[in-house]
Amino acid sequence: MARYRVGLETRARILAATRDLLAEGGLEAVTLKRVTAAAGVGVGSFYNLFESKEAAVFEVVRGALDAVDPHPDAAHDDRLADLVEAFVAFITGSPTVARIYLQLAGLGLTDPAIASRVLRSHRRRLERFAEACRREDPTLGPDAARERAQTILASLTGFGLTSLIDPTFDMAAHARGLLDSAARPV
Amino acid sequence: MARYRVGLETRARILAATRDLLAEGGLEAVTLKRVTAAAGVGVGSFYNLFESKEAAVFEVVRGALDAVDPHPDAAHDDRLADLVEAFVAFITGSPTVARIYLQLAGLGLTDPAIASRVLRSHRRRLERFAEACRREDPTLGPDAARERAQTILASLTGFGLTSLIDPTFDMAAHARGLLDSAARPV
DNA sequence: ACGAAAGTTGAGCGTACACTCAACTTCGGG
DNA sequence: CCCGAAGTTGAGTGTACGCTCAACTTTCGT
Repeated sequence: MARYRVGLETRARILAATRDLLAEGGLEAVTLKRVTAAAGVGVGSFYNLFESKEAAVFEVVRGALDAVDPHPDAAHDDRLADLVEAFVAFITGSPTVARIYLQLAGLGLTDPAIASRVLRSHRRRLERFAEACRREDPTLGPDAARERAQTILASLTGFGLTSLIDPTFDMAAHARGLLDSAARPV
Repeated sequence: MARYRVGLETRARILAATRDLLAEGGLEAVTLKRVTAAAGVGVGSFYNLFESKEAAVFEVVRGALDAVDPHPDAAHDDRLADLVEAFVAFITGSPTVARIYLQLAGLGLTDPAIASRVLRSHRRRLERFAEACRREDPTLGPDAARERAQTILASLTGFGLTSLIDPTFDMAAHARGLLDSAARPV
């Protein structure tokens, strides 16, 4: 299915509508009626292109989770500062997608299906941060690097959540402070 | 209403059932049918004691938000380490309530009614951390103390979220590291 | 320009939800 | 022990949801 050009365009419009609704009002706001209305499409068309409502939501979610990592296909040779900067840019630059991402992390606390996706994406990112830490400081053992990466990533996540909740929170500044304190040897 | 002893007990049972369901499956799992069944009560009794489903949920939520702060009535003279320890104990000791709290923070990203409650509670806690920071290091100005408190609190929040998502994350250890790095002068 | 595959449509289905209500039972002060 | 207030009950109401389907139109390789 979905091999004609029109079909692909409809699919894209539906996904865009789903993403917008998700960002604006969370999972609760994503209803078939709203999605299809926003996409300018009949309900039947939705089910011609997606297995279920959940399928469309998950596709958007997958995009949101991947969006945190810049150039996921490129060779892993980013510096730690680049990864942190990318995370900050993700939160402050596209709060719409960031909101989806963090809300999912929250929902993952009670929904195992969501939890496993969030955890997998988290682990992948953690590995990448750990590699960057070792590149930064080659004397670090694998475990020590992983610990440091965990600290940085968990703090960043907290910074992101805080900055989306509290408008007075300056995420970029706090992220800089995080890097400074990571640079200082313990 | 609710002046006889029985009424108060029923109320307590309903709130307990709501709290359990919230912790187990999030907001989505809280339905009138489940709550009343778990409380061993008819639907009508629920509406004799609560304005709406939302009212009961909010009452539980209020409890969850308050639970993060130890002795909120006591004079504010805790040390920073105590506050951090209390936060860690909250997350690791009662993950049930902690899950509600962090999920709410996530939901607050799209629901203004929830957001304002979460933000108010966050601000109150922030103030308390800032006071403790000044007590720790009296040379700190009010703004500097607030900055430091924000860093610590945001990191702690991230640690909490991470530890509830990733079972391998050792929150207590990372919180200790956080205090150490805060102790070192910048 | 034909026709089969792809795409579109919305009325309607079953279900689950939050909430109401009128009849009933229990409580406890006087 | 009486009686009004407090508390209980669950069948029933309206609504919104996700999803189906059969009739229809568009696309595009041949």
